[in-house]
Amino acid sequence: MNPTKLAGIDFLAPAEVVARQLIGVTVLVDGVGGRIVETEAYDREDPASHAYSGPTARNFAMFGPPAHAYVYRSYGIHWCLNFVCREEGHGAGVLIRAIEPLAGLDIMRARRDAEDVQLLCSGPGKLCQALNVTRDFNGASLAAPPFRLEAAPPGLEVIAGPRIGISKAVDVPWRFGLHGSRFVSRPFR
DNA sequence: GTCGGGATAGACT
DNA sequence: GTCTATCCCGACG
Repeated sequence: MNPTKLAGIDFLAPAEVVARQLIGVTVLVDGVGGRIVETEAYDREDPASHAYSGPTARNFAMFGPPAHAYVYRSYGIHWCLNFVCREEGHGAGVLIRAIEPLAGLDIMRARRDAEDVQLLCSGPGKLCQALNVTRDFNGASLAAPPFRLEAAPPGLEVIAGPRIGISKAVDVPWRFGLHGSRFVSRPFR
């Protein structure tokens, strides 16, 4: 079994479509996690994307099957979690940037060494630390344990803006967030 | 083999 | 707002 549809989302769709639809989806890793409130889309023909110059040892998971994880090291310190989309071999993904913590709060507090719920998962590196996501998850299916995805409730208001921390294609509005959420990494404007 | 830069976070002025 | 720790890998050669 290798489903491309999870939590009501078709992961064969373009990254910017999947990124928008992921807002409000609940993601759990070993039962710990919460509701996605911020994402960014990265496509193959996108100078800001790791996939831009083709498959490499680092990004090969991005060219693997959709609805799988792509995990990479950032700045030598943090891990970042992406969901692969489009057909296998295309090389597109969605960076999960922030989560509203809902399940396993005490576990996340211990892993993050932080009390404030707003500081647990409000950034791509933070949420990986809180959910214990590391290189071990690179290429893993999102349809199988320890991952679990639950569909978003209907009618959420999603807002878009430019992506964060990149030096190319800085004006492409492929950052998406849940309107009014206090759990995003940085406010939208 | 070497070099340079990065989809960050946290501490600090 | 600025500074920077610190690791992996991609681009060269």
